[in-house]
Amino acid sequence: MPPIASAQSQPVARTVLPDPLYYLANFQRVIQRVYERYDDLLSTEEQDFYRRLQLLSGDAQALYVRLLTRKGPLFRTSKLRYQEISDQSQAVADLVAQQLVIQPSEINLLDTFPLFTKQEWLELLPGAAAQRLAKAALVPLLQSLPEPVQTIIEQQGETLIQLNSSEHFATFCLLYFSNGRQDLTEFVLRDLGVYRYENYSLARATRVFTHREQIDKMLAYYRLRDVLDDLASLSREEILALNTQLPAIACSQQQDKCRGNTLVQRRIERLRLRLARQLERLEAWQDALALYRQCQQQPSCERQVRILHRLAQHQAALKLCQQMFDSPSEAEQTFARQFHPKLLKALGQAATKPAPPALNEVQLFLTAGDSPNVELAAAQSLSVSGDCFYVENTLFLSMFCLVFWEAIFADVPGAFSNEFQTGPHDFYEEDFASQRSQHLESGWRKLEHWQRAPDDLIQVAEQKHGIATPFHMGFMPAPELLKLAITRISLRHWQIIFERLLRDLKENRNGLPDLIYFPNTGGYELVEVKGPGDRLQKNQLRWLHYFAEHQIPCQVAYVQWQ
DNA sequence: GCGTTAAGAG
DNA sequence: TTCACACCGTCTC
DNA sequence: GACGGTGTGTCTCTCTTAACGCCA
Ligand SMILES: [Mn+2]
Ligand SMILES: [Mn+2]
Repeated sequence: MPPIASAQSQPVARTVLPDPLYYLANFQRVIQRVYERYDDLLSTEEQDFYRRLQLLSGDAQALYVRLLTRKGPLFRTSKLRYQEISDQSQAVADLVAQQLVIQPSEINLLDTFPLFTKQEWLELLPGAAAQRLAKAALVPLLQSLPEPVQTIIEQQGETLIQLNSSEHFATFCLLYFSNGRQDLTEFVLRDLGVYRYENYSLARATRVFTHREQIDKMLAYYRLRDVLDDLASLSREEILALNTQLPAIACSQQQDKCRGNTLVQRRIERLRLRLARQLERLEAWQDALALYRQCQQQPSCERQVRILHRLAQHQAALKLCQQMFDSPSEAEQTFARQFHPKLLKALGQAATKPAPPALNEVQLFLTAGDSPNVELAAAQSLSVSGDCFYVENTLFLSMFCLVFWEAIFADVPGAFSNEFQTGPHDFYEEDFASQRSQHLESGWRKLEHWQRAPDDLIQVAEQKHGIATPFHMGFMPAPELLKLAITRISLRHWQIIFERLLRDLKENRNGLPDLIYFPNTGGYELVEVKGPGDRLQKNQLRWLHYFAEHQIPCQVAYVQWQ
């Protein structure tokens, strides 16, 4: 059960923000910016929401923001006490006048129950018997009383208020951040220095959503996503009903290739993919197929092929599988090649499984208990003859960001719309590179330069350390590692790796080997460690095959404990 | 009392 | 809201 | 053994406090 916040406790010493009304300033910034930028796309309710906010006193606005950032929607006014709000009663009255807060007349016991402590509820239940029960077990006892909520409110001398119109603020946040994930805490964490964002240009910032329809679909998406939290408990009929609630894919406006449209479309498709996957679990194959056919994104095709195979519709499966040979996605191509023989065999045709390229595989015998995990144990054993680092994706992704920093944060139209972005909106789009060819060129030259002047790389890494990138929240590899990497890995190898990353940042940003090993004898080697029972994953295989194809030194080390 | 969990806040 | 691993059951050789 | 599917821990900002349930 949610605990009740204490209003009496005094704030403890902590990092201090200069303005005690910092949260109000942040709130106003969001509201104002969205009101200006999305003026013509706001509904009349949202416009009115803005207007009502403007009519509030400072105290009332501040209190409203406090309520927005606390768990509600019901509050005990006695639990709201803020130093910077001088007249709380007046603030509440102002909010009530603008309908931003409601004084509820009739309140459900179940909604009120969490607001009061077990002790407080027990005052309504005479006798020692109830004392021993768990708090939740008091509910049926309280329900048998005439007016439990009214009684406890009077007994505690309490006033309850209910936050209203908070959904409009959620919409404003969606428009400010262009997603439903970030909120006012972004401002605080940035001001505290927890998050640091690159100081990219917002001079040409534009809005992401261009039609009201996109906004409504985004809002519908977030509502439905919450419903899908307990997807596993839904029946086939319920899932199909949810599917019909998904907004139509195509915007009735022309199907622009603008960001807003693609964003909405992909979000909704991801929900449909989840629904289809659940239909598979329920063995509703035809329904699942029907939903998958409406989806462009992965793994739609793969799932369809698998279902058709399971339904013994091998011709249809084969046809779709062969189409996947030409997929722009390497992952889809690989799946198609591997699944193809199975289908041919099912159709009675001769099938030859493509021999996978040979990998450099070795056994590594380690004594158990040295280290908490296999990767570190393997790294430790390799360290006797060189330097070894447990890097996984971090080394190459961080280096990618450092090398192409100017490209990533370049002032490309439509790339940035607010100050809390880890990267441009089109980072994972196909034309990310072509939109920034000049900047990428200078990145390649910078890489060459850093090979001759590693200290320059280390200096830039230090400078960018802590700044959020599309891949992670700002961690850069240690200088020793950077220096070894930039000097031991040849320019050609860097190019080969970065070219693959640039081909498909989303698909190739993972699966890089666990370790990088720099032997004392020179050179380097990438090492994927596999403990007993672990196997190479598909994304790891794709990288390893690519490395093998381009003579990039790598091996798979199978650890056996001794 | 003690450990767990969650709210709240900067 | 990501990524990599651990584990389990089934199919195949 | 290969392979698919699923669960899990890890990310998560960090710190303080209160409520709750369990145990002695
Ligand atoms: Mn790993
Ligand atoms: Mn590994």
